Amino acid sequence: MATATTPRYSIGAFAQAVGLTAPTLRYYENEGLIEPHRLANGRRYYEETDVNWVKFLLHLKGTGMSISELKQYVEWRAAGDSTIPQRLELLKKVKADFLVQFNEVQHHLQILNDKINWYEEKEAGVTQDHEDFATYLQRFGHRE
Amino acid sequence: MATATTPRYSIGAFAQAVGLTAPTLRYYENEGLIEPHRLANGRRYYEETDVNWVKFLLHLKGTGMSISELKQYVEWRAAGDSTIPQRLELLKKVKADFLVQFNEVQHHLQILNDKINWYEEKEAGVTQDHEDFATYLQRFGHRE
DNA sequence: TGTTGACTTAAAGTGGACTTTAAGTTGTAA
DNA sequence: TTACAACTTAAAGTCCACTTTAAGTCAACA
Repeated sequence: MATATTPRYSIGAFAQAVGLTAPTLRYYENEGLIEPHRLANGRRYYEETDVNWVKFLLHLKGTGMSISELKQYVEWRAAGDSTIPQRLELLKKVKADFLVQFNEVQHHLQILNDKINWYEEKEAGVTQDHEDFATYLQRFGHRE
Repeated sequence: MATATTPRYSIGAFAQAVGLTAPTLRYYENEGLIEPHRLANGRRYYEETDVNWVKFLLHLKGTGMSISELKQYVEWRAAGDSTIPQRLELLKKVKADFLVQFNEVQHHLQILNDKINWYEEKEAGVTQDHEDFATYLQRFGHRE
């Protein structure tokens, strides 16, 4: 009977695979987010499941979670299924914060778009008097 | 004939009006983003148009522009209409970068949502074997 | 055998955007 | 007239998330 062996990544190869640098991986490890295996000579190695794990962490990070929040999440995960309520609560809080930011940022984009359009109209139009940006915004119902 | 006077804001009142702190306003001034007027005794004052200006800067900042990019924009603006092409180019670049980030962040949210749903199903369902997150994601066509 | 290149560690450094401190001035209200 | 809040400055400090440095170990290849 054959034993299926999962490929082992050195820290460099793993960094490539997840889109980080080796120093960043060591930093994350220090912060308690990852716990790689070690070869007999002390070198780290990572397995396929670690790729998914880090990619998932990066998604959470991308929604605004800080390193310390990620650490808290990781600790709860290591503590087992009894911490699922805490994890769920944390993720819901992260989501709520995210949605607030998301709306704000969409409004910022709106104003940016309006300003670009205003410049383009100004460039295209005659050199003479052009309504100012505030007035322009009002025409679209965009405040401030 | 009456002379219309615009109200003058002290730095504290102005900070309130734009949602920043007085030290932050001094910092922005130092960085070249704002140039308030001064009373005879050396104290800063701001006018109504400055409120709009700062709010607009905060919108740009909210789309991802750094202080130094804002400074560049402000300098071009002070230089007059001949710099409109540069300003337009900068804003378009900011918008392009923003849209890239925006798409990424939406994907991060998708994964966060999926994870929340996965936990909720797990909590609701029977205690026994529950499909893992990777498999769960596949059912929705959400990768990684 | 010796020279790469990839790894190991702990500690110090960086960048951005503020925030805080310290020491002093000014205007108003009790 | 004295207390207090709000202002002034320059400089130092903070926080976060890395990044860089320094000094050393190790495996493989010419």
